[in-house]
Amino acid sequence: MELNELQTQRLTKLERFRDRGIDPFPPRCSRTHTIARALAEFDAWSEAGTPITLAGRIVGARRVMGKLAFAHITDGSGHIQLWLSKQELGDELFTCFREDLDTFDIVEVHGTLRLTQRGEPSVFVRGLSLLAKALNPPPEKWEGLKDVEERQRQRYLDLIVNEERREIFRQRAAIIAAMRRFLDERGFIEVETPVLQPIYGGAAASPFITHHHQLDQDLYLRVATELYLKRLIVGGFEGVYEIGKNFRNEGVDRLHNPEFTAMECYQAYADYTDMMRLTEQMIRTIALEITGSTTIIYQGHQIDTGPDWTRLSLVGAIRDQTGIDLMEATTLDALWEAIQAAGLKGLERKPTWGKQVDEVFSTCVQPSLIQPTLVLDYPVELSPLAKRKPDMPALTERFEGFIAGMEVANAFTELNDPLDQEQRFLEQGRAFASGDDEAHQMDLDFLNALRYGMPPTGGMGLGVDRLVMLLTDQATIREVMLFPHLRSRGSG
RNA sequence: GGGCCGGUAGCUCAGCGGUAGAGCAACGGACUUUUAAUCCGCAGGUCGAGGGUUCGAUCCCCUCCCGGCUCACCA
Repeated sequence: MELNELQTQRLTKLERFRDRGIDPFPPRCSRTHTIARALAEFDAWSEAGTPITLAGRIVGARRVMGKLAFAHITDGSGHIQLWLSKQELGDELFTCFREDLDTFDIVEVHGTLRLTQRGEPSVFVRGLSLLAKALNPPPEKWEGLKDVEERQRQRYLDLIVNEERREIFRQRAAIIAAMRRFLDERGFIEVETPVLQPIYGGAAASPFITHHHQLDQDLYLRVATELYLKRLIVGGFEGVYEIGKNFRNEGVDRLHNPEFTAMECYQAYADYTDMMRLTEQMIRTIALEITGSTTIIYQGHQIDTGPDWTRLSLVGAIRDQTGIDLMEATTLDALWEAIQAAGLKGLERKPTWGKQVDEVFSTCVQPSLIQPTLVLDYPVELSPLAKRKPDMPALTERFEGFIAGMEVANAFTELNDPLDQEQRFLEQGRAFASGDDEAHQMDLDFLNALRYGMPPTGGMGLGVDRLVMLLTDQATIREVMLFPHLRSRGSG
C-alpha cells in the first residue's frame, strides 16, 4: 500500500511509541465513565475533584500554546474538551501529546473535571495514553467530507465526521424497533424464511442468480418473502411477519437499491380493509414515536399521518386525472387509443395492458399523491397473488400506499384459491414466454400448500428504507443505507 | 441505456493552450485559558485513465473508468 506524506508522518509517530516500549494499539483501556455521564455529573464531580478516566477520539483542532493545550475527544455518547497543562502533565506526556498524537487518534485521559475560564466543561488532564493510532488523516475541519461518493464508499469516515449521519442510522434502528414492537403487540410472530430460493416469487422483479456447488443447483436470491410467509399461514400461524433484505436485479436510482429492506406481514382471517387500518396505524405510531408528532416534514412537504389516509380507486384516480376509463379501455389497443385521444404526453407504449395502466398511473397520478393516500383495486393482470373483487373480477382487492409521491406499502386480500392461483401462474408463464422477464414462475409447492386450505388472509408489505427516508427527511435511499451499492472502483 | 454536469494536494475548491494555485489539515518555530486560537516559516500533485491535435495539453478532440442530477426501464 502506497502511503502519502501525511500517512507516512503518522506511521513515523506510531513507531516512536514502539521505540519507547509503548504499544500503540493496547488491548484494553481503563475507562471509568462515558463522556455523557461525566457531563451529566459535571457540577458534583468537578467540585469534589472526583478522578475519572475517559476515552475517545481526538476530533477537531489540537490547540497547543506553548505550555498549555486544548483539544476535544468524542466517544459514542458525546464530546468533551481536554485541558492539558505542561506543568500538570509533565514534560514527557505534554511533549508526547504535542508531537506524537494527532487528530483522530483514540486516547484515554485521566484527570478531574474543571470549568475553563471561558466556561467550557473540560477534563483537566493528569494522565494520557494512546489507545489506537490513526494512520489516515482526517478530512478538512470545516468543510468536512462532502463528496457524496467518498461519503458512501468510506461510510465509517462519514460517520466519524458527520454526526448527523450517525443520528439518521440511530433513527433507522429506532424505526425498525418500533415496527417490531407494533407487530409484536398485535400478536404477529417474527419469522425467518429462505433468502436462497429454488424458485423466486412474490413480486414482479428480476432476480439475482447464484449457484450451490455441491448440489449443482442454481438458486435465486429472494425478491420477496411473500410466498414463504403465506405457507406459514397455511401452517396455522395466525399472524407472521419478516423484516429482511430483498434483492432485485434492476435499476439503481434515488428510490431503488439492488438490496433493500422490506417488512411483510400476513394476518389470517383478515382482508385488505384490515390491512388498510394496520398500515395507517403502523405508520402513524412509528412517526409519533420517532419524531414526537404524527406530522412530518419531507423535502419541504408537510405530511400528516394522523388522519385516515385518503382512499382513491385506481380506476377512479386515472379517470379523474386523464379522463380515461379503464373499464371501457379494456385492451392494450383500446387503452393506447384512449391515451392518444386524451393527448397525454411523455407516455410510451407498453407490451401489455397491465403495464400500460401502470405507466399511466405512475406518470399522471402518483406524483400528486403527497399526503398519505391508499390507491385501491388494481387490475388482476398486475396482481397475480391477490384475490379478485367479487363484484368486479377484473380487479383485485389490493391497495398501495403512497406518501410524498413514493410507494411505501403494497397490500391485498391474499389469493387463497389454488385453482385460480394456478391459472394466474400459467398466465404469468405466458407473459414470461412473450418477453416479460419479471413475470412470476410457477411455484408448484406453493400451490400444493394452498391445496391444503389457507384461511382468508390479508397481507401487507412495506419498504423500510423508504419509510426511513420519510421520517428522517432524506432525499435518496442511499443516505438511509449504511453501505449502499456502489460500482467497484477500477484502476481507471 | 439517453441527456446535462463533474473527477485538480489528505479534505474543500479555484485555474481551462505557455513552469500547478488557495484555504484548512500537516511539518518546523514562538506562545500558560483556547473555542475556526494567533503569528512567522516550510513542504505537499501521474490535474480520473489511455490515445490524438499542437513547438507545447490540467485546459482542445476521441475512447474508456467513476460519480451527481435527470429522463427511460423498474416497485
